[in-house]
Amino acid sequence: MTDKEIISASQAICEALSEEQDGLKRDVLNHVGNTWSLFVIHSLGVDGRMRFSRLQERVTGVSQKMLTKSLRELERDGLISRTSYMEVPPRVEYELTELGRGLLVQIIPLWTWIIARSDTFREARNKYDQIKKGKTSEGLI
Amino acid sequence: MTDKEIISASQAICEALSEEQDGLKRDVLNHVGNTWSLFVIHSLGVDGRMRFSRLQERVTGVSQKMLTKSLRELERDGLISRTSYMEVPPRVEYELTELGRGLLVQIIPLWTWIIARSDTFREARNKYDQIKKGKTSEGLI
DNA sequence: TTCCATTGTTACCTAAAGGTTAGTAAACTG
DNA sequence: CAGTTTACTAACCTTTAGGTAACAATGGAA
Repeated sequence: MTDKEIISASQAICEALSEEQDGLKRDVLNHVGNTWSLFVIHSLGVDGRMRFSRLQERVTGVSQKMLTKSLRELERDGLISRTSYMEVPPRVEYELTELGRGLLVQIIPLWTWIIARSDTFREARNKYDQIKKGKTSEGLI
Repeated sequence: MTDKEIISASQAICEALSEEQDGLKRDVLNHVGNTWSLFVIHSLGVDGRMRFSRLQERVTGVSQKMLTKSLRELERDGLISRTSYMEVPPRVEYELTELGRGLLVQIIPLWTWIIARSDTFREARNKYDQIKKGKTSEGLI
């Protein structure tokens, strides 16, 4: 299957989407693009079930508020599960669901593809930035 | 290769990333999660090279400002190319690069995976929302 | 009794995203 | 000469994202 065939097949699929499906797709893709969500999914995938405070240590730089928010969103979309134990002090454990593990497995090829091309990306950026820089300094003369 | 093996392999890769590579990866993933960028990549993939105004018609709902911004970012990362013809009125054409086409081809399996599971996602959401609703109305009594 | 540990929530504030509108350049048309 | 067309850029404003910090709940430990 060539690239062209893959792309035109995807077009057919996307055109047939209901508005609700399209929104759903966008939201899930949003998790993929969001640093915190992605970090949470990856951490839970690598280290398995974890409690809140441990996750906060692991996901460097996340605030309590944003971690809570990310966890709620991921839970709502069925990507992680939350288990609360009726203890004092409270203990809550988070874990990837089957669906969440599936998503992670889907994302990883994309990651590795990007990482494998990081030189290409870097070069493109350098080139672009240099041309832009040249233009602005010309503009000042 | 099992899911576990895939995940632990990805962990090894991600741990070895330099800070710059990690930032690059995050930026590219950001394009994947961004509605406008994604729309642009998809449109250019499906319909080929296009000029600005045509793209704006195609990407429903995008403002001129955001379309410009998205195009600049994608160009900077080497995913699309910009060709400006010295005519009046101006004509500028955008096209996916090889790299951009490659990214699109990588994203499509992720899309189809999500779309194929939209029922699962919907159910998860309904369940979550119902439980939450129950809790808040309890709280009001 | 007072403090601690843990997982939150809420209020408040700043920074960033993004929309709307107006302006620009420059040749062609009437 | 005024109007049109295209691809922007700049200014202004509103909405959202996200950070910080304070507070809540509670049984056990000191």
